Amino acid sequence: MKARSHPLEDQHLTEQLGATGLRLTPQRQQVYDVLVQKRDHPTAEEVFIRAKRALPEISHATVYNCLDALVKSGLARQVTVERGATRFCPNMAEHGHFHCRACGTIYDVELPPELPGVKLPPGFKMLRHEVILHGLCAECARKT
Amino acid sequence: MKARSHPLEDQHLTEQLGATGLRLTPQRQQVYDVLVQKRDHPTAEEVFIRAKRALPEISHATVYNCLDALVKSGLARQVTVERGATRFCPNMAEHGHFHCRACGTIYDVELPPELPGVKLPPGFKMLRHEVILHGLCAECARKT
DNA sequence: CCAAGATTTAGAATTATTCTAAATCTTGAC
DNA sequence: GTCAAGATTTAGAATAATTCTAAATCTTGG
Repeated sequence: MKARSHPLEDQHLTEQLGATGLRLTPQRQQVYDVLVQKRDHPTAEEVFIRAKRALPEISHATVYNCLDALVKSGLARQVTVERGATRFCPNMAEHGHFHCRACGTIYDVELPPELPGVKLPPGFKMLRHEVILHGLCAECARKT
Repeated sequence: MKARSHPLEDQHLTEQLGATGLRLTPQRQQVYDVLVQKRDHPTAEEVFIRAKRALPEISHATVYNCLDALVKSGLARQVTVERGATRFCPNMAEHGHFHCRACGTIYDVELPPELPGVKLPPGFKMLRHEVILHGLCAECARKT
């Protein structure tokens, strides 16, 4: 596994992290790369395993720290579709997640541009929203 | 804490559980009561503590089993707004959850009747959906 | 009453995450 | 460049959340 180098992406990472008061480190870069290279919503543990291929010294705690740093900086999202390990997603565009209850796979799904008028109690400030769909993917639906 | 008795509710529980091949037991009834008595989206641990007031012998594993039984039978919903313990909600009406990132409180919020046209890949079957809003509740927004 | 199966229980085991303290790296002041 | 301050990483311990296990208990139909 070769270390990668994408100047434009690095600049983006540096900027986003910097805006949160954080630096771009090899570990954070690698963790981000892992997310981007295979967008299958891995758990922290899976990110750890994949990141180790390029950075064998990386530790568990660092992966958690890096993932938190990426989330805080708006470079990745946490996805919690069910009980169990949190998953991570580098797709920051507006989208929802479809969770197949049979095989467990999580798919990004397109959402209509606006979450239609949700009535919040007065004074409440919404910062972001998350839409999770549960069901069966095509393959698992066929098997039923 | 007195054991409660609501014949109509019991019938509902018996029917819903029965349809899933499960029985209504004192433990399941009590766990359900805990959810209904204080609809603050407690964790399994909190349910355990509250259920113990009426059933001091109840065990951890039983609370998890009961909660799973209720969820499977359509009597309660799991709510996972963030990393950490799953929460439970006996409100089966269509609604979303607002999570205050400052105080952690989860509020039920009204949703428009229809989740507007989500485009799923062909063959995918949606069974349910979950909308989670993150932000600041009125009180925490004021303090900022 | 009895056997089969469902349910509960205590506690062990596992999984997921966070914490801790020491080592290493990076940066800005000089 | 050198140095101190602060940020980051590390291994491993600790904690939190959940699941598993095997034995005991309950429930039901025959």
